[in-house]
Amino acid sequence: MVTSGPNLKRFGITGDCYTTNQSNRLEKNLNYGGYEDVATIFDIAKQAGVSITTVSRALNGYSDVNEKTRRRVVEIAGKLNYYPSAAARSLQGKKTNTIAFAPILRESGEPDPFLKEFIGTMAISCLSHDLSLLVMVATSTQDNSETYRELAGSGRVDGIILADVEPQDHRVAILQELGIPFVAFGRTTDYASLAYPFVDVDGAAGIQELVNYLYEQGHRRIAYLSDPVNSSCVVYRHNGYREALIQHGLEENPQLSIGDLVHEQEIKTAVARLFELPFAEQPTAIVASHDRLALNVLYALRERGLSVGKGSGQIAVSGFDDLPFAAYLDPSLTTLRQPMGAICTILLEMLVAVLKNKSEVEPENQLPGLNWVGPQQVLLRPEFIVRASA
Amino acid sequence: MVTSGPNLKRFGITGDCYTTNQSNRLEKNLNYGGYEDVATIFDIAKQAGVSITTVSRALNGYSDVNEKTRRRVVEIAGKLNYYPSAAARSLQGKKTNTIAFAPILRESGEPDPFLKEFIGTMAISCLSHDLSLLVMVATSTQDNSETYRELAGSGRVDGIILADVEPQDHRVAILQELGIPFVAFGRTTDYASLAYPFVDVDGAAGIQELVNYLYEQGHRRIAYLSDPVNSSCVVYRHNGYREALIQHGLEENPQLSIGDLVHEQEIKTAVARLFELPFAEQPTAIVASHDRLALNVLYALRERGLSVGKGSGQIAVSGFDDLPFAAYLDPSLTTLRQPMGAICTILLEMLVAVLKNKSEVEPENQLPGLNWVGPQQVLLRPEFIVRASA
DNA sequence: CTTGACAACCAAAACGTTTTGGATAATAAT
DNA sequence: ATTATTATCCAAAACGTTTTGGTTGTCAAG
Repeated sequence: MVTSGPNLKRFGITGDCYTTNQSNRLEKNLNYGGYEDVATIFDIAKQAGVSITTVSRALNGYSDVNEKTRRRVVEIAGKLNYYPSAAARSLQGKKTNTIAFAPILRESGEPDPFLKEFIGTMAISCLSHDLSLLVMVATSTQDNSETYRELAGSGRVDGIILADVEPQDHRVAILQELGIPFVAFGRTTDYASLAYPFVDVDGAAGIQELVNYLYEQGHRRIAYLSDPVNSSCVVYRHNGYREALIQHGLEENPQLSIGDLVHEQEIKTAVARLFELPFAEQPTAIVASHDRLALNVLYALRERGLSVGKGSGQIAVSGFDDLPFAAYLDPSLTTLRQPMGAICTILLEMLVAVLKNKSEVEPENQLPGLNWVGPQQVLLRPEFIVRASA
Repeated sequence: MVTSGPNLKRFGITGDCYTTNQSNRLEKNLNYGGYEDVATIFDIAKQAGVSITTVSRALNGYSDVNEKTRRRVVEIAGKLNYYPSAAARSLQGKKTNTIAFAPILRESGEPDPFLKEFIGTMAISCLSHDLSLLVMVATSTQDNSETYRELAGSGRVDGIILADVEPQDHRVAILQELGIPFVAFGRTTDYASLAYPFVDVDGAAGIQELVNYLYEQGHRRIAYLSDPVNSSCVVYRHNGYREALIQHGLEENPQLSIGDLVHEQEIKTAVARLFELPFAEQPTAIVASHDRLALNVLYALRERGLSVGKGSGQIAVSGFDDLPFAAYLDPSLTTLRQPMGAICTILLEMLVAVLKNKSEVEPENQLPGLNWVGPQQVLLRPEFIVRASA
C-alpha cells in the first residue's frame, strides 16, 4: 500500500489518529498570504516594444492593430502567463462573467437537502453558459439587506439569481431600486405590479392535482403538514390544498392542517396529534409540503406501526420536490417534481437575456417544450409523480 | 386561488402551457444591461466636506480620524447606500473574502450526485466563515489549464480549493508555480515531495476495512466494480481492495475486477459478465467504488432476479460516499461515509490558515476530534456504515 | 504638389479604492 | 518663547485595465 508516507498525517474523525509533521518543508516552498508577481499588460508592452494601448487592443481583437504585431503580442502574453486582472477590468465597467446565486438557508437541524441540490445543479448548469457562479448563502432575507446591497454595489457580479423569495421580499425592492440585473426563483405577493422577471413552480396547481388524485382514490380526510411560512412557495402550496378541498365541497379542518414544522421531533408530535384523534376523524392521507417533511412523516408512521401505501387501511403520504432520495424511500414517495435542471437553465437564460438588455431569450437558447413569448415571468408546472406511497 | 394574474405566463414542461405577455411594462421599469449609478467614496467626501482619504480611513476604522467626523461619514455612507467597489479594492491588493471551489465534472449521463452534494455542502459551510464561494466547475483538469491560470491571475479570489485531484494533476503545479494559496481535496501521487496542503479521505483504508468485514462474513469471491481512473481516489480505493485480498491470501481475479464503468448500461453489462461465469466462480459480494455505481448494481441484480443482503445465497453489495440516498435504498446500502461536513470545514479552516500565512489552524477553529498538529496534509478515515445490503 | 483616406500606433484619462508621506493646528513640555 | 507631541486631516501615487481622441506616415487620387 502506498497511502502512507513519512510526511503524511492520518486523522480519523471516528477512528484512528496517527500523525507526522512536516510543516518546515511546507513553509519554505509556498509563498502564501499573497500571490507572486503576475504579469501585467505593461510587461507585455515592454517586451513587445509597443504601448499598453496596443497590447490591450491586440488582445481584444480590435482591427486597428497590425496582424504581425498582434501575433507577437499574443505570443508574449502566452509566454508570460498573462491574464488580465478581473478587478482592473471590472473597474472599467467590463462584464465579470460571474453571476451570484443568493438562496436562503432556513434554520433546520441538518443542512437543507433541497438547497444543496439547488446549488449543485445551478453550479453545474453554469458550465454550459461559461459563467462563474458566486454562491452567497444567507440565513435570512431580513438580517443582511447589507449583503445584497454590498453584492450589488461591489461590482463583483454582472447579475443575481435570487432564490427562496418571500411573500414580501425586500430584496426584490432593493435590487430594483439599485437597478441590478436579477432574476428570481419564486415570487413576491406583488409580482404583478413590481414586474420583475422570475421563474416559479406552480405549487398551488401541483398540490391541487395531487389532492384531486387522492380524492379520486377515495380519500376524504386529507391532512396537510407544512413547514413555516417563509418562502412564498409555502403559501401557494397551502392555498392549493385549501382550494382543492373547496372544489370537492370539503373544507380545511384545523385539526388536520398543521403548520410551522421544522425539526423531526415537531413532525413526530404532529403525526401523533393526528392519530390520537378519534378513529373516524383520523386522516387517511397526509400531504407534506416538501420531501424531507414527508420522509419524517414516513418514519413517524412506521414508528407508530402504521402502514403507508395505496392499499385499503394504509395511509397515503406525499411530498414535494422529488429530491433524489424520494424514489428510493420505502415505500417510494409519491411527489411533485420540481424540474431542477430546467429551472436552472431557464433562470440562467433569462438572466443572460436581461444582461444583454433583451426582453427575449435567444431562439437557439430556448429550452424546447416551453412557450418563450417573453422571458419575464415564467410559471412552471411541477410534474406529478405517482409512486408507491400514495 | 390567487396564483394567476393578468400578466402571468404559465408554462408546463410536461403539462399545460398558457401564457400572457407583459413585456412592455417590464421594459419600462427595469434599467438593465448595467447598474444604476452607485455612490462612490467621492460622493461621500463631497457631502461630508472631507477628503476621500478621510472617508476611506473613517470607514476602515483608522485612529487618525476624529470621532465626530467618523460618525458623520458613516451616516452619509449609510444614507447613500455606499458599498466599496470590490473591484477597486482588490486592485489595491485587498482581500476579496472570496474563495474559489474548483471541482471537476466527469462525463456521466446525469449530473454527478456526489459533486452536487459537495458543492452544496461547501457553499453552506462558507456561511460560517463569512466567505463567498466562487464555484468554477470544469469538465477536465487538462483542457483548461487556462481556467486555473485565469482564476489565479485575475485576482477575483483570495485562494482556491481544488477538488477531484488526479494522480498527476498539473493544476497543483500551476498553483504552486504561481504562488496562489490553495488547498486540495485529494492528492497527487507525488504529494510527499510537492508538499502542498490537502485533505483526503483514506479510501484504501476504508475499502480494506470493508473487505475484511466481507471476508469475516464468509465471502471469498469478492468482485470489485470501479469507475474510470481519473481522480486519485479511484486508484487508492482499488489499491485498498487489492491489498485486503492479499492480506487474506487471496489475489485479485481479473474476471471479478471490472473498471472503467460510467453509464448504467456498462454497469449492467459488467454485472451480466459476473453472473454468466460458472456458478462456482460467481462473486458472492460486489464492492462498488462509489454509491451511484452501487445503486446501478443493485438495479442490475434485481433485474436478474438476484437477491441482495446479508443472508446466505444473497449477494452482498457495498458502495462508497454515503450519499443521502444510500440510507433509503432497498435494501439500504452498506457503505463508507465521506464526512462531507467535516471535509468542507477542514478545507476551509486550512485555507483560511494559509491565507493568514499561518501553518496552524487557530485553536478555536479546530474541529474537535482531530489532531491539529499542522494543517498541511490531512487524511481522514471514512466511516464504515453497515446497513442491510452487506 | 496637394489633398484625402487609411493603416498603425499611442498618450492620457478614467474607473474607485488604499496607502504613503506629509501638512496644519492645537496642546504640552521645556 | 520655543520645541516637541499629538490629533486631524489631505494631496498624490498606485493598482491594471479600457477607451477616447488623437498623431504619424504611407499611398492613391486629383
